[in-house]
Amino acid sequence: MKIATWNVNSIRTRQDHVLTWLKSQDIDVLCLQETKVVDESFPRSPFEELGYHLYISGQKAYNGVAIFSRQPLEWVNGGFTPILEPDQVGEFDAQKRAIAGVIDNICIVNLYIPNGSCVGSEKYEYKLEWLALLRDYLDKMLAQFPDLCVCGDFNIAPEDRDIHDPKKRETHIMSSDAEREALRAIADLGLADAFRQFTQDGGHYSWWDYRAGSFPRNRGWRIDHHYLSASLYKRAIACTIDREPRTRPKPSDHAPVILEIE
DNA sequence: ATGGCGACAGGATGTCGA
Repeated sequence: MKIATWNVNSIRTRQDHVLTWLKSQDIDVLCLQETKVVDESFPRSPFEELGYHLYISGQKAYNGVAIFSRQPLEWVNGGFTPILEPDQVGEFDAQKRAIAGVIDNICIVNLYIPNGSCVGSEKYEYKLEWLALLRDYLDKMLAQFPDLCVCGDFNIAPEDRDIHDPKKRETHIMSSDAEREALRAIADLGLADAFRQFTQDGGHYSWWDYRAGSFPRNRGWRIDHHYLSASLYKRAIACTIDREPRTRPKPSDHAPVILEIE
């Protein structure tokens, strides 16, 4: 089974990119982030005609997540509630950043983790609070679903080898100590980065800034991940970044990442 | 050292992204 994750930066703008890519691949489950559209306006039919079942949680202009699956999902839930109590979640489900579903006893959690803007900003504090809530949510999910795949746009580069230039990384969003520690606390629940099971060297990125020719110079960041519970980690046979869609005209700034499990 | 690009809402330009 192949489970892919892709921040498409608007599904309406990237509809043809995603269709072309799905036709060229053999993807069972595709997790999308930054769909940027309310559910009523999501372009469902072209993907349904390809044979996918769609599960979407969107909002106007910002954020938004979706799961496309060849097989129907057996259990679907958007946001942190009701896994976490409404009192604990508060307003954190207002931004549509999480959707989960189960297929073949594998629970797939699709995340669009907040960007955080600048280290020390209000949005940065929101990101850290969101990550703390995510930890509690995943703790409960792991108890319920031992075969857990947590994937999406994490907006965190876990290590210096995941950044083209780690200088000043401590003061840069996506690589500060507090962000990495929050991600480590999540991994410590029993989740591991699938990509690093297969590839040790640097230079592999999933996001490149639109500006300053970042992509042709390969000045990127690896911020899109699959974190797997122990049982699934053992079943992983490949995890690769497909740079091809990023080379096309008017691309998303992210490339898709594909996990294969047996 | 700095700025650079792109999508969205709405109808110019500000906000957000990473």
